[in-house]
Amino acid sequence: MEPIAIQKDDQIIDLQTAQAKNIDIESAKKIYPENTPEALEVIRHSTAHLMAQAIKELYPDAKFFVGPVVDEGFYYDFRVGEKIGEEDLKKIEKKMAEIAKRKLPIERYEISKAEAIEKFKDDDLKQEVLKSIPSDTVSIYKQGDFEDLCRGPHVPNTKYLKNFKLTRVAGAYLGGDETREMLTRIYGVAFADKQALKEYLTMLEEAKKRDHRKLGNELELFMFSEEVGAGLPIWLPKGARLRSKLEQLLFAAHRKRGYEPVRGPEILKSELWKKSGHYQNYKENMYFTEICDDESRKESCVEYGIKPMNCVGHIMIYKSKKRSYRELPLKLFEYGVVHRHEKSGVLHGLFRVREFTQDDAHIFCKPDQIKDIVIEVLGFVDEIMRSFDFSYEMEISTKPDKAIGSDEIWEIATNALKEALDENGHKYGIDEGGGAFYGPKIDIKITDAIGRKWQCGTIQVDFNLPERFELEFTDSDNEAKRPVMIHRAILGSFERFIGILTEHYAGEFPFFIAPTQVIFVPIGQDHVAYTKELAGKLTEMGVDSEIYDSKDSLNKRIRNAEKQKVPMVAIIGDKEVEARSLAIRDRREKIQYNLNEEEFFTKIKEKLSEVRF
RNA sequence: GCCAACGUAGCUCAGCCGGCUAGAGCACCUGAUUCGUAAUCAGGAGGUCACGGGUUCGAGUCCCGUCGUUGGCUCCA
Repeated sequence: MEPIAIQKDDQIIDLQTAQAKNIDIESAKKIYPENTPEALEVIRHSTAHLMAQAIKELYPDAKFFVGPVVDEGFYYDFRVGEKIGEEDLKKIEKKMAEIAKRKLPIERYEISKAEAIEKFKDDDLKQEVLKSIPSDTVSIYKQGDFEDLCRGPHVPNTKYLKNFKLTRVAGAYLGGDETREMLTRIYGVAFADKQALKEYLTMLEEAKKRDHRKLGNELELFMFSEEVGAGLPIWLPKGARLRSKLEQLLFAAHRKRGYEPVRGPEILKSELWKKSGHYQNYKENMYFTEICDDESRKESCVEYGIKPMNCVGHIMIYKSKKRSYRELPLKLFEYGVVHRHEKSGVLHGLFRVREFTQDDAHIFCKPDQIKDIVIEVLGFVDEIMRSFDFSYEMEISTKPDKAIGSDEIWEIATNALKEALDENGHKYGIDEGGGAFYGPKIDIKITDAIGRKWQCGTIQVDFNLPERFELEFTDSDNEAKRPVMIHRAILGSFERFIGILTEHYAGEFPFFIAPTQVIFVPIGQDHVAYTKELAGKLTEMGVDSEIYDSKDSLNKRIRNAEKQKVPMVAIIGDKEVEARSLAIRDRREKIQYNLNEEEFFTKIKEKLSEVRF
């Protein structure tokens, strides 16, 4: 096998560059066309160029912007006169395969930036790319009569580019800037061999099967309605059962940790949103309504904002009486229903909606308590994530452009978060400028079944709102002092979290939250009475069960029960009624066994106690 | 919001290049069957083809607008 590139000091250098710069290939670490991260980077980058070449041959007027490698594949942004749809991908793929077969050598040469500006003077997109390059010389890669401005690295010949697939067409703003023109973007994947490509495509198919929108429909968990409006989920009985179990477990977990349940109103006067800063900073995402005492008098009208966050209500609760340092930290929590006017294009099943319920809490504390509180919350998060077998990572977000509060205040808050993470030995990333407008935050990102990352939990330090609302407590020295506020959510929202849970478990929820935990299938009518007796006992234990006693055949009913992906199906016939026992099909353990009544209820209790947050 | 695609029965989907009364499977209803571990048989009912407008002798099919959905971009729990 011939190498396609070499690696030196963690840098991938292609053979063309190595030759030009007289780097000794023999003594270097070689990269072969295999499915290693380094080789895939080279292959994918070159496949992006191959795609650009194919597009250029099919659409001669096409102009190209950038074509980088991303997770799993690559994309290229370009502009053409005509519309490109999914249909056209096949055509482009075919052309790519044809070009690859020409076995074109991929050559590299360097020119000065000034020469490049002259060379591409008729190409405004290339000028755009050149603007962002700081160095004086640029490299050009050439294959056949196609050439492109590129840093590399690339494979030496198009013959290495055989195992690719174009996956989707999309629009993308030039440079990611919403105010600029929208280019066409085509995404593709590429691998070193056929097998890896096939495995990847199979994985995508598998992922589709566990899509929470599909499963939500099949398992009757939730629905959306065009008549109701986009992004407004409707919870069906089974989804509501699941959600309610989650709510109850989490409620107890909060009480155990000293949180006080509270409840704020859904709409608050706009004046208050002006005081909090939401009116100035978050208005485009808020819904408003006007309430008039007397329709004929405009001055009797008051504008109200539907809450997009719960903090203001909790602040009012804090302010309801004079607070002592002895009360701090004061932890208020609420399953807060919030409304946010998200742009129509971003809505996505339960993952992104316009009305959702946060497991929200605000902790009012003294500045010197921040670190301990954050450490405690991190522990809470970890227990919940482990209960659901989730992996997650954390990221600190710092001051954004649009923010209230001084740099100094931001620095104090940001450092407190970092210290808490450091002290607990947590690894974390940093998202510069990614904070909320009122303070820095730690985001907890769950990795879902398909490897996508979702922001769920969040811990945000806030020095600003206490300032704006003039919050105080009387300290031990009898001085009035300002508390710090910590916003935090662990699931983030029930909607998103349940969407992620559904995909994570592919609809096979663990017993303690499954919408239906047991389905009874009586073989004949004579066995129904006994199943009703058992189901009644389960209801008393807080366990949801259903009895499949329709006129359908036994096989049909067992099939339907299994399709519901419930943890346990219990078949009841003459033998079971007589012995007061159950024949269990355990979907989670994938076995069948018989239990007597006592053993059954013991098993149920065991399964229920598998989780405690 | 922007780019692209899509919207036919409760669900999954056929319906050609515009041409007779818009089809299937599942689900639902009725009848027969009463069954030991993943689909019993027969019959029936269900659609203003998302909504509104236009082109045409004629529109599910072509065009425009609106709503919604999907994949991205920007944004975000």
